Amino acid sequence: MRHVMVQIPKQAGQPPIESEEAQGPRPVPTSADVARLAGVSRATVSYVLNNTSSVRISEPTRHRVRAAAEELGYVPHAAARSLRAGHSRMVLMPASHVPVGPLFSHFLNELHWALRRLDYTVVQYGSVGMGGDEAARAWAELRPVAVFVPGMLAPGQVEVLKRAGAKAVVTLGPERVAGAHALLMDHREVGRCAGAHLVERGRRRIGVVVPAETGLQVFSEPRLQGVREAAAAAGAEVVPLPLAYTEESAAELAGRWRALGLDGVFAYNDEYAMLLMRALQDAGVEVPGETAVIGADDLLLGRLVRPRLSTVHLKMPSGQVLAELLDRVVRAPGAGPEVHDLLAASMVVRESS
Amino acid sequence: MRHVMVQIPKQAGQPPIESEEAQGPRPVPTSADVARLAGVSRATVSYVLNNTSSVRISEPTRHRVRAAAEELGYVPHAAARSLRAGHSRMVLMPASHVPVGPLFSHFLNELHWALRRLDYTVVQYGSVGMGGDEAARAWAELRPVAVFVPGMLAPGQVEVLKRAGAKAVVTLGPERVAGAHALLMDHREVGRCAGAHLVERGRRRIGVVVPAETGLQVFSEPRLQGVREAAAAAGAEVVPLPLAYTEESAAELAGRWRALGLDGVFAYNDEYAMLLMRALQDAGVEVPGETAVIGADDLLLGRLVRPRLSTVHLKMPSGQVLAELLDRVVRAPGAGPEVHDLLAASMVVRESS
DNA sequence: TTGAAAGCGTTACCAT
DNA sequence: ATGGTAACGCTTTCAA
Repeated sequence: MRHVMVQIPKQAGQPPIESEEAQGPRPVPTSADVARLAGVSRATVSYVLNNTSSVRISEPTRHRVRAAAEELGYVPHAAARSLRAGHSRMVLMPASHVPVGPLFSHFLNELHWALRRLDYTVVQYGSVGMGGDEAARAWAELRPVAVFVPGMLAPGQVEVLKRAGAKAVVTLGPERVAGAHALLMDHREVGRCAGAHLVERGRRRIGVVVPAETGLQVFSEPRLQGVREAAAAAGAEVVPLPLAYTEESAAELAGRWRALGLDGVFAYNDEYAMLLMRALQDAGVEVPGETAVIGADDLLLGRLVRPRLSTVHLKMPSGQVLAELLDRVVRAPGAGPEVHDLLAASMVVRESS
Repeated sequence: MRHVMVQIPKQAGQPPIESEEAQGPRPVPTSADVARLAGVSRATVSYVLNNTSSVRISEPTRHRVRAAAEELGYVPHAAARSLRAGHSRMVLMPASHVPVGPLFSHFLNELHWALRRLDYTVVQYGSVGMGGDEAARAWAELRPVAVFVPGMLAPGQVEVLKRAGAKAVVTLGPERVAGAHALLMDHREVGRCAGAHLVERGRRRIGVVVPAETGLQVFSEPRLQGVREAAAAAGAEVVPLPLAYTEESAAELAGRWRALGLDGVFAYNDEYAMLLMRALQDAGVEVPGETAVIGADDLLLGRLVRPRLSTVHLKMPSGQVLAELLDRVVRAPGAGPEVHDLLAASMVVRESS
């Protein structure tokens, strides 16, 4: 069948014969082309291809139209369609290529499925290297019906999006933004959880790993803050520990461990924790005897090391829930902003603490 | 400033006064609104806002137009714009939410940056739960100038995209697709690399972990095939080993290890390798003495376990390179399909093999 | 320097 | 049952 499509333009001779084999980019077929080929009007084509029920088209005509569309390889033009319709069902999400964990990946996957079932189209828009306002404008140009932003947003940016017709703007982050619906994920809770556990075990000088990698501060800063809060309540000290995700950096940190005099450390997440724990062991620091180590994210790999890694388990919201929130808000844009507190953190105590 | 925006429509009296505070969704401002407010024509608005150099607009006018746009919160309508222009600079990429590793993440990030610098817009389109043809149609509706597909594509799908105006269709996968440019990443090479290493070390009955998780077959199948090829050349046996990414599954497999009589195993990647290696050790199987274990991806974590994990290091293509390929093809669509062989795999021998 | 008007691909309404 | 036509928001000649 494709052979036909390829050969038609050459043999049809419809376009003035161009430089023989200059397969000059054939124009993209439009519904008008389909109409012409089928010998009907553009309106009829639209009716047939969209199965419009309010109008009756004879079966032979339907067939002719379908055949013509097939033959030309006609595909409707989404931009023209939504321009005409005055709205789209696009849910826009900035594509953040920060190293997201499997938890978040799974959440996104769920979200995609749930939204698709509600007949929305999810589009991730790359906005690397744009300032916040610039990015918001770029998103607004696409006229999405809803925007889902993992991360923060300035109130002005929310306003830009709403002015552009976005019925729902939902953020997923540490605090709510004026005008937007919010899924709160306060990472301080993660730090609090870890900190509380450590002080409860009698640790009094607690290190907190702060990844040197950029883009992680969004999470690391609140987590550090959470540990601070938990420690303050018990009169314990907190020491931030910058650490890059390399063996060298970990070895360097472990090398001056005794000088730091720490008896516990919250290592940002399981990966940094495993890295640091290995370096500590190699430097002769006993875990958990001399120093307790805990991570976060509850990775499977953390269970495989010895001692088994204690960790903070995070429960991500279900994509289902977010999809329903989006849909509800899109359908009833009048209602006030909803705020959901969604981060549930709990200690998983294993052997390293 | 926003206060002004809110009040304008009420005072203009253009819409019939609705129920007082029913902040009924104000219509999205168009360039016509801007023109009206600034007291100029739509053409002038377009000239000013796009900095059209071929026409001179007086400074006071420019200022009035800009102020009006600002006041209304005007943002151009991307669909209308590209509809009129007849083309877009959208590079479409299906959003695959298969658990991709940090390698691929990094590659995507590079790609985004490089394309942005070339003034393209990257859009990831979620096509979960669509058949291949259905997905291709959905992509074609967006009229992207280029499509980048990590994974396979049927030749018919390529044709649909090209008919819809896509100047470049590039796949990243194990084999080339008719009509499309190809970045070849033949994962058999990974398996070959691992297999060759194992037989060279004298292993004769080699297990190959095949993840039970769906969505990974695209990689696991060719990797298995590669090991088979390497083993066949040396007269060694190959045994596929289904394994889910859970401790239970690993323990179960390790429990019947002796019965399997394997002296080497390629565990798909480092994560599965670490999982299996721990289970083997817990079951009393000595690594590498009794069984050699190797992974792939060269994760940092693999260096932290004991024995240190031998692994296959993969070198992903640079996003830069792909971006340049895309741009080149978009600008000169006539040229024949380019095929680049991009997967470089090499053994990193550590202690587990 | 500015404005009027055509046209991009689609669909909804109103005539036939 | 089918076709003509207008309109969606924008850019770009062409005229004034």
